[in-house]
Amino acid sequence: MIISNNSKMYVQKLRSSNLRPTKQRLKICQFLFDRKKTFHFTVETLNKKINNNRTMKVSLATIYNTVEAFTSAGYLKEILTSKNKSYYDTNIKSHHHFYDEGSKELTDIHYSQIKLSKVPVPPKGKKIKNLEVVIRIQK
Amino acid sequence: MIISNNSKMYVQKLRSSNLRPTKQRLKICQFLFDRKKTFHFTVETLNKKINNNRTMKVSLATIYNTVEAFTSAGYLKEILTSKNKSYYDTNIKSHHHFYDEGSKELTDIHYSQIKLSKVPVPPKGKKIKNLEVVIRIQK
DNA sequence: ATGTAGTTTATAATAATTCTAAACTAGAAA
DNA sequence: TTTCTAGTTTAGAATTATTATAAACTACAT
Ligand SMILES: [Mn+2]
Ligand SMILES: [Mn+2]
Ligand SMILES: [Zn+2]
Ligand SMILES: [Zn+2]
Repeated sequence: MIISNNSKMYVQKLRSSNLRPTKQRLKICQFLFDRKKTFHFTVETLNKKINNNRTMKVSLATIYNTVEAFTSAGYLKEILTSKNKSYYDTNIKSHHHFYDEGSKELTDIHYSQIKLSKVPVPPKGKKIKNLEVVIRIQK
Repeated sequence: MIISNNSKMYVQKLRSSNLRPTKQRLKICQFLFDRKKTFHFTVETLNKKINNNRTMKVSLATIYNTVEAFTSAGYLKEILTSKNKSYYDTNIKSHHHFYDEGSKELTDIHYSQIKLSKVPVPPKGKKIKNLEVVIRIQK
């Protein structure tokens, strides 16, 4: 397997999560993380982007497996928006979102842009896992 | 069709939304709204409850159709929680929720129990459709 | 170099939901 | 009251997203 220069960091990263640096995972890493800005995607869009060229094909099953593995490893975050499809975010910092019901697209809201000045105590024995707000917008 | 006394209000209600008061819709109305407390449900749980007795059977397709019609008419509210299943709420007032990832159950949080002291302006041409918070909890 | 656990893959299975089209019915109009 | 029709119900098929299966492949420890 050929490992290009900028792949070395992904090899490290994957190994540190007990994930073998396969060529499929490295390709997906490069697509997801070799960029200046974070972004949101679905498995469907990721699959298209990864497989639009005629080079190495990655199966849909592997796209699902990899997204799941990267989410578990903390490289990605899942954003719950619609009932029908999972959205993922390469921005793993805690932050909020606008979800446009027309275009079905997510936009980041910086964590500091929403201030929750009063938050209820969770039921006994339960703790808050996530307190990120999704604001639904439309025309 | 036999219309019991307390069904008359549902007949009115349905007619006012241009929905014919069929026996299926009235049965579902009674199940959903003839009670002191509001509650949360999925199509799956509603279907079981409506069809557990040996009286009139309502098809699953009609359960789906009716839940959709009632949501459009404003009798029910859809709560987005998990990626796999839709949740509905007979409490149509604006309020927030805890969503327990273990038991997969929703609990109401009164609107006043969360204070959003800072909220971002939506993108140009878009308006906020819904600003209800779902707080994910777990053990 | 070899062995093996981890990974990829095509494909099948599942689960929730939506679609289809035929049979049925509420209620307006005759 | 009967007739007519648009609205509704229904069983079953189709669709969509996702997960499971199991055989082939491969990274990498020994
Ligand atoms: Mn679905
Ligand atoms: Mn699904
Ligand atoms: Zn984001
Ligand atoms: Zn509620």
